[in-house]
Amino acid sequence: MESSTTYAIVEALTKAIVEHRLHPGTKLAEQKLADHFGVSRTLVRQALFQLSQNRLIRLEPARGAFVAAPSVAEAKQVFAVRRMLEAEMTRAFVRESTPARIKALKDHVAREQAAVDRADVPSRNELLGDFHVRMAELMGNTVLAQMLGELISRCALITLMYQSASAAAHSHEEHALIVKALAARDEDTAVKLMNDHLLHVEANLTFDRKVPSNDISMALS
Amino acid sequence: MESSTTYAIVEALTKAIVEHRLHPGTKLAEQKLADHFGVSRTLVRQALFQLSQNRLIRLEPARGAFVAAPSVAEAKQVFAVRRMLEAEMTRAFVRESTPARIKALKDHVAREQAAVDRADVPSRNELLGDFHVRMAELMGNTVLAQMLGELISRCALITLMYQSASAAAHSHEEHALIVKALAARDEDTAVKLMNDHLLHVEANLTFDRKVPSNDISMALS
DNA sequence: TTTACCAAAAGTGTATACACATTTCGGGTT
DNA sequence: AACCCGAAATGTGTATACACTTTTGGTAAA
Repeated sequence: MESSTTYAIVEALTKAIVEHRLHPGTKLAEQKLADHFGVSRTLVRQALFQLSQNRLIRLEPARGAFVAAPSVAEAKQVFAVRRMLEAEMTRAFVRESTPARIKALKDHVAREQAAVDRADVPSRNELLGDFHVRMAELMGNTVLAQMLGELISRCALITLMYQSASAAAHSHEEHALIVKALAARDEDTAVKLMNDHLLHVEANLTFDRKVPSNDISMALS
Repeated sequence: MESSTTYAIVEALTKAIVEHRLHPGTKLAEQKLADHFGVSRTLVRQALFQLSQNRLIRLEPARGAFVAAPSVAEAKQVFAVRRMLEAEMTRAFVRESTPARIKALKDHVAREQAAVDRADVPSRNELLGDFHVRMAELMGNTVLAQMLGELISRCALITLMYQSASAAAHSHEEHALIVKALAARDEDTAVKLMNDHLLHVEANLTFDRKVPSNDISMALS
C-alpha cells in the first residue's frame, strides 16, 4: 500500500499552510486540488484526511475541507503541551549531551542568525521552528521528533492567526542562550530558558482574531 | 467531508489491536475488511491510512497493511516520550489540582481495583491505560489527552509484544500511590512516583520477540 | 429593496472499474 | 525430492461514476 503521491500532496499542503501561503478558513476544494496536482480526487481526499489528523485542516461533513483556524483555547493547550515536552527534552538533552550534538545546534543557530541578518523572513521562521525539532532529532528519538514536528506545525498556524506586530523577534536570541546553557551542561538554566522561551512566544500572541481569505492556486503555484 | 463510517472502522480496528485480538504482523486485506464492515474498499483504505499515521499498522507499498510490530528501539522511544510528557503533566496536575479532579481519579482507581478483584484482564488493561489519559482529560487539555491516547495505544501493542509473564501486575497499586500523592498535593513525590511507574512498566518488558499469526475475521467478529 | 423560494451548478461521499504488482500454485526440469 | 519458472488468482493503486447534499443565482412575491 502507501502512495508517495499522497505523501507529496500532504507535504505540499503542509508547507503552504505552515508558510502562511494558505490562510485559516480557506476552502480546499477537492477537484481544484486534484487539478492542481494532476491526480484524481481519490488521492487528494487521502491527503486531506491525513492533514485533518494533524489538525492543520478541518473537515466539515458534506461541506469540505478548510484550513484550520485554531481557537485560543487550543492554542494555549498546544503551548502547554510543548512546554511539558520540551522542558523534559531539554533536561534529557543536557544529560545525554555530546560535543557533536552541541555543535549541530550551534550550527543551526548560526543559520538562524544568517537568515535574520539578511532579513529573510520565510527562512527565519522555518529555522526558528526547526530548532526545536532538531533538538529532538539529535537525541535520536524519532517518536519525539515527529510529535514535536506536528505540534510546531500547529504553532505556525497559531502564530499566523494571533501573532502581534513584532512578535517572536528575539526567538533567535533565546535559542542562542539555550544552546549556551546546553553547552555549559547547566541543566536547570537550560530547562528554565526553554520554558521561558516558550512562554515568551505564547505571551507575544495577541488573542484576538484576524481575517482570512485567499485563493488556493495562487498560494500553491 | 468526513465520514463517521471511516471513524467507526478506525475505532473498531484500534480496539481490536489494543485489546490484542489482532496480533503484530497480521495482514489486513482491504477486501476482507470491507466485507466484514459491509462497506467498499474506499472507506477501509481511508481507515487504514489513519491507523498507519497512529503507527498501529504498517503500510507496505503494493503489499498491503499489517498490524505494526514496534521495534525495541521504538518501544524505548515511546516510553521516553511518555515519561517526559507525563512527568510534567503530573506536576501541572498538582498545581491545578481540585477536589473534583482528585475524586475522579480516585473513582478511576476504584474501578481498576474492581477489575483486578474479579480478575477481568481485558477491563483491567483498558483501565490501566485509561488512567493516564484520564489525567490529561481532567486537566481540560484535549491536545494533551489525544497525544497521550495515541502513545498509550502504541504501548498496548508494545506490551503485547514484549510483556513478560506477570508484568504490569502492580501497575494498579502504583496508580493508587500516585493519586495519594496528588491528593496530598505533594508535587515532587507525585512526579517521582509517576516517573518510576513508567520506568517499572518499561523495565518489565522482556526485549526479545514473540511470534505473531492470526485470523482477522475471528478477531473482529 | 428585501425576502423567500426553487432550479441549476458545484461539491462531497461512497461504490465500482480497471491497470498493475504481488502472491500462489502446478508442471517441468535437474 | 527439491528447485525454478510461468500462468492464474489475488490484492493494491488510481481513476471514474453516480447518488445525494450544499451552495449559488435568479425570479417572484411582499
